[in-house]
Amino acid sequence: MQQQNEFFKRVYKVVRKIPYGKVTTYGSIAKYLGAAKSARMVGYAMNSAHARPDIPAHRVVNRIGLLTGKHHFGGIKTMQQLLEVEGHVIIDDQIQHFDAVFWNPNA
DNA sequence: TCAGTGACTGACC
DNA sequence: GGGTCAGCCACTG
Repeated sequence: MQQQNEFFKRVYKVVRKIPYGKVTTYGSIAKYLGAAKSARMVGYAMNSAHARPDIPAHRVVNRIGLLTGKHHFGGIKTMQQLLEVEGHVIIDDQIQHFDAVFWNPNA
């Protein structure tokens, strides 16, 4: 608990940069931070990040736009609702037109 | 201290 | 073209 490594902080920093209405992936964030093979750690960082209101963790999904971490939002529908408010279409826990709303942190 | 686990991903068969 | 496997690393019991 409360390890708050530099890695975690950098993850938070990137997530906060995600524009409204856009989403990105764990792998992209990991790659941006120079740890492309540590995507799981990005997910773990999100596990701590979801408790922070200033971090839009719901905008981070896996590489195919699947809401794999929705259960960590306190409610299965919470993550989906947050995304729908931003204009996304979620069908079967997957973001539609994912490639159109994908935001690349490396760009 | 050690082994198991996880919001993932890419490579291999 | 799909299923499986290994690597990544912090946290937990």
